Amino acid sequence: MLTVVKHADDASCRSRASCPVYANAASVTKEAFARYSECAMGAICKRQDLRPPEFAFGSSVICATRTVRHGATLYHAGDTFHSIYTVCAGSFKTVLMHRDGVGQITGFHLEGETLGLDGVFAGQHSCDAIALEDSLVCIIPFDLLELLCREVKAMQRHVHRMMSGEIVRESGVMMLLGTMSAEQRVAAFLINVSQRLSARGYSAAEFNLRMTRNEIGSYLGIKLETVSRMLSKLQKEGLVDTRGKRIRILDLDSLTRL
Amino acid sequence: MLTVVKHADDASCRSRASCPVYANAASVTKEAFARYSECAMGAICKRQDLRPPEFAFGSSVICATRTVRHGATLYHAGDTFHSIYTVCAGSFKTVLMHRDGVGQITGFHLEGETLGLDGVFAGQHSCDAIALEDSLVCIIPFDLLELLCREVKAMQRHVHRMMSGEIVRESGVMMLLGTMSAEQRVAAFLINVSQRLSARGYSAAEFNLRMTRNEIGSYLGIKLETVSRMLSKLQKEGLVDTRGKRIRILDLDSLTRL
DNA sequence: CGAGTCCTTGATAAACCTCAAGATATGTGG
DNA sequence: CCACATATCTTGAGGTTTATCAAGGACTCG
Repeated sequence: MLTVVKHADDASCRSRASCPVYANAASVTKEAFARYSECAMGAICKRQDLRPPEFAFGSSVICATRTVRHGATLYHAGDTFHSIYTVCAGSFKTVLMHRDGVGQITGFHLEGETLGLDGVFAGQHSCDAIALEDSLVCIIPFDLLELLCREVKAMQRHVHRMMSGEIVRESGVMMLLGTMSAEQRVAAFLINVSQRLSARGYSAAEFNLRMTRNEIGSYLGIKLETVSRMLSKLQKEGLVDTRGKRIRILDLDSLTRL
Repeated sequence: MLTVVKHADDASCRSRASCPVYANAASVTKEAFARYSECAMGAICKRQDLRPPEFAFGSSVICATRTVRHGATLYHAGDTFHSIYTVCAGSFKTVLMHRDGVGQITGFHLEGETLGLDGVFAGQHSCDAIALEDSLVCIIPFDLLELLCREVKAMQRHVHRMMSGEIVRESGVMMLLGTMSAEQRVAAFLINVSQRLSARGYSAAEFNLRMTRNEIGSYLGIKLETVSRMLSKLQKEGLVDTRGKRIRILDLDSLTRL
């Protein structure tokens, strides 16, 4: 019936070594390659049930990638919306600017997670996406994704669940911001990061935060000094061990019960 | 090609008077009928470009309605997800419960607005939806909507924009909760309600709030006493005129500049 | 190793919450 | 329709949490 992509070729999405963009990303490790298998959108490339013969996608379309250096923006608020992105390696923050320049970090996006769905609504992005470290993203043209969703029911479900998941995630943050004390916010943040990292195969108990105290505070609706104080408090109580950006969770149960 | 609904019949979605559910809703006025034309999902029924002959939907499927009495729940957290809803008349709050019973209102849903999209992610609703007054909703089975989205590109866009819009809306609330003072929150809330009501043809300057101070406070992340104090403050400053739940906006510019 | 950024900690101030009491609004049964 | 019961709203006084301001220490990266 319909052919989704005209210039289908033999290049699998996995053969990323041939991607010139990737070759230039000195700071992106080979491990990132392996972990790409966990990418939220990896399903497009690799799930056999989503890739019958008539949907042989060219890597040049679906699997285009882009490197973003630490501090550089993936997209700005106001940029015309074309694509969503999944983080293959590295991490991002999304920042919503108020007038007068006071901004709020609305989310952190770790490996395998998606960003950019805010742009669907108005046809332009509503926030800035900035890399917290040298990063690599997979570029997914949204037109193409929509086309695919019309053809493949499982893909439609995937995309709908992804969007709904973002809605649920944000509801959780609203709860955090609306009802929790500073100590609870910091604890919840650490637990959340821990869970997301462990879902990607990293240690749940020990990890490096890529964001500053200031950025954590912006996300949690508190000041950086308060973040620092609460981390010290949690340390004194023996629930975590912090050494700058290095975090070790010592007592997850107590942390959760806060 | 595909027929979306088997039992298509001649009954238009507009002929709701024949709907037995509606007939029982004594508290729903005839004006609500007229305003249904503005319903977010009215597009399914009425837009001609979305309703070529092969998509003649039976009102029994798409246009099923349900009345919900003041204080009753449309759905509970944990309920299996089947449908999303648009508010034909009345209004709702969505409440996300924390452990220990402390909840947070994550949104108010006025006439013409949609709720329930949170359920797509996990296949069950993540929050309670409770009517703020006797209300009428249009029930949209999500399976059917997805089917329709696979057939009609414009409908797919509509649904995607709706979901993305919810993401953007929640980002805005996160900003409010994360960066604004109590006075700014109350002002922003009034402006927001005003805009949404005026988009439905109601007065932007004068309206009745259907929610209590407590509910407003829960949504804004402050206590009911603080809401009351800030309303009094705005009144003293001559920006609004409040008389219980009756609100009159006197100086929108100053309110916005806060 | 030196400049800049980031982090920690303390003292003080401001914003908001808690508790309390009275006022107003809303609903209900007689 | 009134009187009562209940829920909601307003306002005040005092307490708690977090922000602000400030200074010194630690980390990072050329």
